[in-house]
Amino acid sequence: MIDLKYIQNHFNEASAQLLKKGVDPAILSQLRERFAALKEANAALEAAKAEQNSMSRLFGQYKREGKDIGELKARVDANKAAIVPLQEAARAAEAALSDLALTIPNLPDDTVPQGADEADNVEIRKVLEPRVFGFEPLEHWALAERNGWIDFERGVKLAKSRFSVLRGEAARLERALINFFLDRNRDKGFEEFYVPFMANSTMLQGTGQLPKFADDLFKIEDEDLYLIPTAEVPLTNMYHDEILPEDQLPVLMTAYTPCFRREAGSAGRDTRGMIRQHQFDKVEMVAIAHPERSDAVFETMVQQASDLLTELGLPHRLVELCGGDLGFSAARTIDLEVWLPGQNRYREISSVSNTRDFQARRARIRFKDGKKNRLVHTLNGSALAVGRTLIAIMENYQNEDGTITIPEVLKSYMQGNQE
RNA sequence: GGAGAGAUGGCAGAGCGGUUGAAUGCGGCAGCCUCGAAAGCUGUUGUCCGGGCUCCCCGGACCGGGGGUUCGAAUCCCCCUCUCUCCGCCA
Repeated sequence: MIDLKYIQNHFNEASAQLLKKGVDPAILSQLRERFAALKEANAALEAAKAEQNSMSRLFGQYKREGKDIGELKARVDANKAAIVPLQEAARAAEAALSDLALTIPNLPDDTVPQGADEADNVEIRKVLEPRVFGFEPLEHWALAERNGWIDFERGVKLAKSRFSVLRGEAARLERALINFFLDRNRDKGFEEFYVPFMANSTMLQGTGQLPKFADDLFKIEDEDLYLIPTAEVPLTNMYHDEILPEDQLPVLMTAYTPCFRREAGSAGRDTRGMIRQHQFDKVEMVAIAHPERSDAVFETMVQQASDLLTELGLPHRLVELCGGDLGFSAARTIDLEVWLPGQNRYREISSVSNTRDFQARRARIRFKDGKKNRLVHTLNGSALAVGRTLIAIMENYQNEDGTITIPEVLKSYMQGNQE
C-alpha cells in the first residue's frame, strides 16, 4: 500500500511518479478525497464517542452516589442514537478508501527509466558470450521430444494445458538445480526455509497479489486458501504483523517451492514448450531490510542471481525495468535474462525487486528503531526459475547428436552423469 | 469427522459488568551499587488512528475475528476461526 500521508503532502511528485508507471494520476485525486473524507467522518464519530464515554462514566458515579439518573439516561440515549449514522458513515468512508488504496501500485524509484513496456527496458550489462554453434541449435521442446525428457501430452492429460511431465534425466536435472541453487544461496547467508505451498487471503494481500490480481491465482474450493504464485508470498509474510529487533536486519531467506499461476492474461503466449506453465519450480530469495540499507541488499541479490547463471556457464544480461514494465508492488526491478540459442533471444529467468515499504505497510512488518516502530523494506528475487534454467541448459549445452552435456558444477548433483 | 477445554500485553499468568489499557512474575530499558560484571534495590516498559504541531499532552480504537445485550463489556449472549486433549481416519 502506498503511503497516504506522502500522497497528501507530496501530491504532485506522487502523481508524476505514478504516471511513469502508466497509472492515471486522476486516481490519486480520488484517493486524496477519500482520505480526507475518512478523516472528517472519523473526527465526527470520535467526538460523539468521547461524549458518550464521559456520560457513561458519570452514570456510574451517579449510581454510586444514589443520584437520580433519569435525565442523564435520556441525554445518553439521544447521543447513542446519534452515533449510529456517524458509525455507518465512518465505516463506509473506510471501505471506500481501502478499496481504492489497495489497487494502487507502488511508486517507482526516481532512477527508474521512463517507458511504456518491455521494449523500453534498459540493458545494464551482458555476462558471458553466447556460444558459437557449428550446427543449427534446436529449441528446448524439440530436444526434449527427441530425448523423451518432457512429456507435454501426458501433462495435459493429467491436468490441463500448460502442465507437463519431466522424465528421467530431465526430472533429475530439475532436482539437481534446486539443490544447487539452495546450497549456493545458503553459502551467501540466505537461511533455507521449507514453507506451505498454500497461503490465505490475508498473506496474499500483504504481498500485493490480492485483491487486484485474484484472477491470476488458483483458489482452493471452500477454503480461504490459494496455491502460492511464488515463494515470495510465504517468505515475505513470515514476519507479517511482527516487529523485528533492529539487530536482526537484514533477514535473508531462501526457499524452493513450486509456483502456481493461472496465466489468465497470457492466452496464446508461449504455448509451445515449457516457458510458461501453470506450475513451475522456483528457488526464491527474500530479504527484510533496514530502509536505509535496502539498496545494498538489492545489489547483493542481483549479483547472487547473476553468479548462479555464470557458474552454470549460461550467458545472460541484466535489464533495468522501465516504469511501464514494473510490477504492481515493485519500486525498482532488475530482470536477468538468459540466452536461449534455440530461440535466438534472451528470456527472463530471474526478477529481483525492491518493494521499499509497500509490502511492509500492507503486511505490517516493522522493526524497532530506538523507541519507534518503523516499516522495513522487503525485497525478493528468483535464484532462479528452475524450469527455465533447465531449458537454458538444454539449449546452451546441446550437442549435434541431441545429447546434452551436464554443466561442471552440477555433476556432483548428478552423480557423475555426463549426458 | 465426533467429544471436551481454551484463546488476555515480548513470554507466563490474574481479571465482581463501571478511573481495567488491564494485577503479578519473567524478559526488556534506564538509574543506583561495582574497577567491571552478576546479584540486589529503584523507576520505566503495548499497538494503531486523529489533534495539539510533536517523543510530552488530549481524544478514539484494540484483551483471536465478527455481530448482539447494556448508559457502560476483557467480563454476559450468538456466529466464525484457530490451538490443545481424547476418539476415529491417515503418509
